[in-house]
Amino acid sequence: MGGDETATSKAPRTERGKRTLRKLLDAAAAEFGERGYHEASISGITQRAGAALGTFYTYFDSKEQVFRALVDDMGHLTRQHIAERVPGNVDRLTAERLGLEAFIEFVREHKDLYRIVMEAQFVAEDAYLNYYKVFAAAYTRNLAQAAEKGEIRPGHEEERAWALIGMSVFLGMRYAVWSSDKPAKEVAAAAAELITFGLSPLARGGGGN
Amino acid sequence: MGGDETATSKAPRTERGKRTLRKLLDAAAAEFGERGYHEASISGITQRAGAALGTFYTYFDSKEQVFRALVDDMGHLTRQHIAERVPGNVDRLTAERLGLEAFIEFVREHKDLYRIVMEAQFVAEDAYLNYYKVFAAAYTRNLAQAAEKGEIRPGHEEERAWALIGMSVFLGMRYAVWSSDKPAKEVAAAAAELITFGLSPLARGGGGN
DNA sequence: CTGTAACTTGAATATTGACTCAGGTTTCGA
DNA sequence: TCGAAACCTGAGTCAATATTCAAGTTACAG
Repeated sequence: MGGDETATSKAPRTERGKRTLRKLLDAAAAEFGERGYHEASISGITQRAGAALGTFYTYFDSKEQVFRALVDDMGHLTRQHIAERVPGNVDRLTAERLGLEAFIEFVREHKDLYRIVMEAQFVAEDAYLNYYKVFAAAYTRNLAQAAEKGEIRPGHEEERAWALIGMSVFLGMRYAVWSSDKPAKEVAAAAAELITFGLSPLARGGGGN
Repeated sequence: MGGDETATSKAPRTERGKRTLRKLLDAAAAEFGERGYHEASISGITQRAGAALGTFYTYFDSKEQVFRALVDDMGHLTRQHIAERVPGNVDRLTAERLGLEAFIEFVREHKDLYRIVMEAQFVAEDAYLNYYKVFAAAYTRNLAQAAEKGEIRPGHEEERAWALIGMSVFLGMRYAVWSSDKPAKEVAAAAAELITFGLSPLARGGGGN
């Protein structure tokens, strides 16, 4: 559970090596993102990176291993990006809105990597599971804390966490991966309103009957 | 948009042929469901079906074609199952709860096929897109109608539709595909409560401040 | 019964692409 | 400057498997 690099005896030892590794990682992200895991080829990756085929195996043990590395990377990047955009001291409902907004923007800027995360479900299921379990656990905790403070109604934290993650993921897929037609702010606002008040006509100053 | 079989000159013409086709479809669902598209092999399918390798190509043009056939099939089955469990005359919020409940149950009974739908995103993106677009369109329409009747607050129907689908999908994944620990009813109830009232502590008779 | 269309069979073909390896080239500390 | 460690190269190996096909077998209309 630490933060090791995926342990290999393959870490680069010189500047040149570091540069090459980085080129390969970027190339792999592009190749996997564009063509999907199985269509992607190692030779495609090395061509993009401007390296020879064999060089790949200087830094990675297998095709699957790079893929996993990219999934883990994406987890860190996502959490980091969201954390940066969501101040620690706002209430939960505001945090939800800002978080979703940040998430959609992030996906838009990293479509390739995001596609990789989604495909991980079928290529490296445990990495995928882990990716979302970490999110779900954090989410569940945040909801429970917010409930204690009276910022939200308590109960069903786990189910809510998964439901909210599902919302984010699908809104991300629809409004970031497939099309960026609507501003992230707008989509996030609509979702936040749903999350906050639900669909009930009685909510808010809601009228009669 | 009709209900054609996936047009082939390959439809069976005798009873024996029909039986074989069915065996192959069932075997394909199992093989793809268990091993995923790329790990699955035609010979695996024909072995499960108790048929010779070449027989497969009597009924299908390619591996991808069976896969697509299964995705389409799943769309029909899902909609049908949900429609059966959700009476036409209940209000929207009740329909949401019953629909989600039916969906989770359905996924539990068809894990294989459901996995196939999810994987379609990477194998047959257009089939996948179509699967969800049909859902989203129907959903958007239902929400708009409910809004007109005053059953829910109006606005943002499309975003809401995708958000709600995302909820269902992730709850299905977590509580049906990955584990069936909690009863579908319970999960559906928790989600329905979220959808209806949101997280706001002010909703319902909800207390002060 | 009989002929033929429908169906079945599984060995053979063809392609693809992950991974290896033996032989260079570059880097960098001493 | 020198040499060993690090790094790079890309042709070749090898296994996997989607798809084809020519030779049977079965169903069934007439």
